Amino acid sequence: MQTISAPHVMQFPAWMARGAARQSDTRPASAPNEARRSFAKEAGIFTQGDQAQSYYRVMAGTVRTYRVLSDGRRQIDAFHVPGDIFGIEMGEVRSMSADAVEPVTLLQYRNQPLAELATDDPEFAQQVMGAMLQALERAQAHIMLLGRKSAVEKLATFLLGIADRLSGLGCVDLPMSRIDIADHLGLTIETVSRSLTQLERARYIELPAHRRSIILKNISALRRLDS
Amino acid sequence: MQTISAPHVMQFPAWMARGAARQSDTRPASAPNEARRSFAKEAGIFTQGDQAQSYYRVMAGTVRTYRVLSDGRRQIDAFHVPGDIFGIEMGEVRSMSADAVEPVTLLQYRNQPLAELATDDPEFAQQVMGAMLQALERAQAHIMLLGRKSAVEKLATFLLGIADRLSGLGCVDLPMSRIDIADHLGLTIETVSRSLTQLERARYIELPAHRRSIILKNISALRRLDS
DNA sequence: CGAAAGTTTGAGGCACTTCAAAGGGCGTGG
DNA sequence: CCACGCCCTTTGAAGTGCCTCAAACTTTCG
Repeated sequence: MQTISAPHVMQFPAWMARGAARQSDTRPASAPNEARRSFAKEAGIFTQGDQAQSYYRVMAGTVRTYRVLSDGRRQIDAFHVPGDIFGIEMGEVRSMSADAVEPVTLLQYRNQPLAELATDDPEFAQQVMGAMLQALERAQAHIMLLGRKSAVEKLATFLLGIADRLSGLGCVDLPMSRIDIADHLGLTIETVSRSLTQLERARYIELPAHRRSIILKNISALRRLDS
Repeated sequence: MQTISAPHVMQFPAWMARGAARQSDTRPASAPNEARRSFAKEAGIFTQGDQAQSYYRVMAGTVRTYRVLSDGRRQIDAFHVPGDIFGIEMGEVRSMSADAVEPVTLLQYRNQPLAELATDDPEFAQQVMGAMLQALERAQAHIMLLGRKSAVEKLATFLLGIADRLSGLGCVDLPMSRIDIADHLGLTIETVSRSLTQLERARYIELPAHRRSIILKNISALRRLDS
């Protein structure tokens, strides 16, 4: 049984606090707090360990965010497509890296105290909150995938999800390589390839020649694998 | 290459919207929006599919939140200990279940529009934001664990994390069973047990008789496994 | 057209699972 | 206080899904 002692003080991001000290706070308060930025394919957007001073909304392209262990093992926690917000951090330092899977256009937002944001632009504040909750929900679904699903089930779930977000079910043009998929699903590229072949042989999907687009032939069967 | 079409409209939780319709909104606006609730060991707090009308802060005890696949496979996404906030949902329906690992005391908060909360009690609004970000950060770390770590590494990471949160490093009194640990780490109970034995034989930990407390003997070695 | 990179396929190995049984703790009742 | 039974945990043995290593194939791009 837990002691009934005072609950730990809840941490919260320093930059959210009203009046938190920030460098380069010389911009006029009225200036739009956003900047358009573009990145080439495979370009880094930020890196584990960087100072976290802003977050982003994807306008075009696909971004991957990931962590790397000391020995090089990589885990991609999410792909971000147009409309998604990513890069909000708890601490002052990046816990993740991000880079462009394909050419990307982003809107960059400087971190800003929540109270200020809620006052200045309540609708946008809502969207930011919503983005955080959506990221959390997706992370939780991904935890289920990684912890308890087989390789084929992982692929089925992934294909349904990415198709839905990128193009609507039916056909996807995958922006990412097999390596990226493997590092997202906790598999090796060989297992990704074999599982796709397996889904193709079962007539659940079709793999056209250039290997980057995938046609979902039997969506209800894929959903069944998705449980 | 992505089309540069208008980004998807960002979803956000309906209950956050100012003026969102809510049932039973007859309570006076000034009433404290919190209620103390207690649950017995193994009691359910909410279930996948329920209406999500509130969230909780743990005062005492330990809570697990989890998803279950149609065939019964379970994945515990997190354990929540005193000070933690859990149960904030994106949609109107619970995507997770929660129950008490041991006797639990909670504070229950009704969902409330963000703008209202930010005005009424900005400090608490910060804490809620912080709780969401902390949950996200932990989920991301857990994704790395599930996707890329070996069984022994998973145990090392888990023990360091839970000890730190429950009692400070050195010694933990685990509130949860091996089954819970297995379903959290994406393993079977047998593998959990074998990995603990392995850590014990390496003199990294010690397992006293009653099997529920664990002494961390070699924290730096455990951290090395944690990468 | 040729080189390079990405993907698929094959063979063998290993980490973790599955199935099975034995070994404690703990509470109850004698 | 000890004996009994239940449940949780540990240990063992065999199986398997995914990984590793290796090579062939395909697509892309200079």
